[in-house]
Amino acid sequence: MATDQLDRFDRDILQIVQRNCQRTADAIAEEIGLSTSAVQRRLKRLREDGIIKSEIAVVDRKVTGTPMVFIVGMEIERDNYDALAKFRVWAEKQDHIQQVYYVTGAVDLIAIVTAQDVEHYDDIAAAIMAENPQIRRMHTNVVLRDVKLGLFVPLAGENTNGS
Amino acid sequence: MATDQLDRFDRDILQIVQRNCQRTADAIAEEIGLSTSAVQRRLKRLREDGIIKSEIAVVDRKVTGTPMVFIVGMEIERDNYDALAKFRVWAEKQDHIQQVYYVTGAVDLIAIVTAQDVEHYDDIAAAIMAENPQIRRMHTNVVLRDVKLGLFVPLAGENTNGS
DNA sequence: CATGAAATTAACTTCAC
DNA sequence: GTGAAGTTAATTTCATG
Repeated sequence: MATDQLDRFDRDILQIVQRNCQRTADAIAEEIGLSTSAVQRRLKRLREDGIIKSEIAVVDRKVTGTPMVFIVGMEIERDNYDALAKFRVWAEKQDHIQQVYYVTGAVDLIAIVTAQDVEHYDDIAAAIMAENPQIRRMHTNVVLRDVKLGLFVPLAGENTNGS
Repeated sequence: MATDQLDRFDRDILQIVQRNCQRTADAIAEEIGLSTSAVQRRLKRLREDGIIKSEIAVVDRKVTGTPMVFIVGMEIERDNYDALAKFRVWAEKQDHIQQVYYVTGAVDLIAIVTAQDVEHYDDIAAAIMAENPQIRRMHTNVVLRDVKLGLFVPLAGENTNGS
């Protein structure tokens, strides 16, 4: 509720915590010209309203034993009406499936998948096919390098570029 | 610097903060069976060593005025040796470019781009081409729905599936 | 109805063991 | 690594515009 009445301060706060959600309310308050308690109240509301969906640590893949990433295009059976819903429920539980987008174009789904090595990816791909018969074909790109990583969303009307 | 000697406790901590980095050290300590101060010391080291690269708020795109997402495949001039480095530097400053991966396959780069609407995306795509002559062609998929979003990385050897 | 100062509560940091 | 003491930050309360 009250989701689309973000004022200048809310937008400023979102810009800051999208880059670093460990900034203290005190530091944010000083930066945007508001009191500490006002910032805390707004942060609480932004969380409760789901505008801030989650606050997460971004971990360096290189040290996790799961260094590889694959970007996978998938074609699904269009006549299977709830294929997408089924896949969503299943994918949500698979920690190796990091992101999934339903798209227009040559493929229907694009997934970002992490794996320990190519053999491990082969196992994951086989599991995806086995668990989701509505998926007809998969087309895999191997990620050689992360050029940019993040989930930052600009706020329309703000100067969003990094300080 | 001690990047690949993560013990069981470090891995447990990373699993938790990847899902919620606002959990208190106290709560984490109780969950994994360690003292509060030990958890805080480990968290500090994980941050300093860059194993935790950042801690970020994930914001709901629907309320930001930038609701659309596009997944863009790009072909680059292979004989332009530092095309990738140039693009990286440029893309890092563009808030609408959320993620970029250098990949094998039919395209060389895959980017995830946010935009206010299709006209706005057209402007962004034109800017990408204009600013990066090393990009020869772009192939765009429009995201109709986020099926799964995140940057979670499983830790090999852990039972990583959500509690 | 939102703000900001003061007071309370809780978290984090430091240190001796 | 642990637990207590000291420090800092987050939260709640409340008077104010």
